Amino acid sequence: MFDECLYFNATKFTRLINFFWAEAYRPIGLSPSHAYLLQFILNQPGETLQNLAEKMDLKLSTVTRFVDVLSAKGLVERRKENKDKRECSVYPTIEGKELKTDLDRTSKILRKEIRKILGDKSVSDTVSLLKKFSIQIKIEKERGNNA
Amino acid sequence: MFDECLYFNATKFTRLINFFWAEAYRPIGLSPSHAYLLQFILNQPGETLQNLAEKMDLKLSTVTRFVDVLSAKGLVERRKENKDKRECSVYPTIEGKELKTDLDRTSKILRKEIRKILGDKSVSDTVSLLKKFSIQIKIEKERGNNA
DNA sequence: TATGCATGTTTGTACATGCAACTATTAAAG
DNA sequence: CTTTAATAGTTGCATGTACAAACATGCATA
Repeated sequence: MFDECLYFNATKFTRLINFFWAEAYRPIGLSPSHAYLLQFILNQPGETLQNLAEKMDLKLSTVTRFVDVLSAKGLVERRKENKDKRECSVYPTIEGKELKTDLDRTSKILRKEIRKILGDKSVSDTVSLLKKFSIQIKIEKERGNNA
Repeated sequence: MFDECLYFNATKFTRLINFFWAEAYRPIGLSPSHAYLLQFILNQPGETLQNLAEKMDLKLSTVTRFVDVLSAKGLVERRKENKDKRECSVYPTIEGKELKTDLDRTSKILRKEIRKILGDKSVSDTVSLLKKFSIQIKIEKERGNNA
């Protein structure tokens, strides 16, 4: 009934793929979203929450919660090291850094596996379409806000 | 950094599109998921929760909550009308039926609008890829369960 | 320098969704 | 016919994510 519906099919697919990703990250003890954020922080230590939110395309409040979680697990820490004392930069701890190899390996395996299951070209095509869509929708959203 | 990642781009896109859909359904007073379920029930009254879950690709527990919400708003009702007294069938109430026109109109507008923004062919292509993916992932999931 | 505006972060609250444990009922096997 | 296993649904708890309001700090201007 909603066979042709982009919304229906996108949400459904996202739920399914999330299941896969969650399974892969379970041994590390992180949910996919948390794992991604940690991986980002490992690669670019010292970003402010604001920047993390932008780069990961999440809301600031969401990033706050995620950093809370990672921080509670002792994997990252906030530092108020800038002149502007409102900002805080986020750094991985030693424990966090120890997960880097596992995280990298897991994401590489997932990438390879999903492409094996779904087909290399299909995945690439879908990714570029989704990226294009995201940009276009954001533009449209801006337009809506200014109208 | 996660530029080529299917998971990252799919979740991001889903968040964005959800925003759009939510806005469109707000005047009706329903979230997109609830609206979709109601629309389904309007088109196929009398399905059991189990069937609703299958057809909408949601978990039974999720459908239970959604029906709770719709039912609290007086839009649908559960009936224990089958010989198997565990089952209940879900029917729209008169108030629910009154929303049909609005729901149909909104979904038609959304479909048209999103295709105007993103391009007709891109949307169709993406939908068929996503559908194919969902099927393949479900097969893979089955295989995982039996292993 | 005091006052008000802008900006970075946190927090309260809400919704979508799932899993696992529970209840109620039916079906199957002894 | 009783015990056991399967099935339909519900519910407690958890996670992901957002919005809006609160809070804290810095900046600009009177």
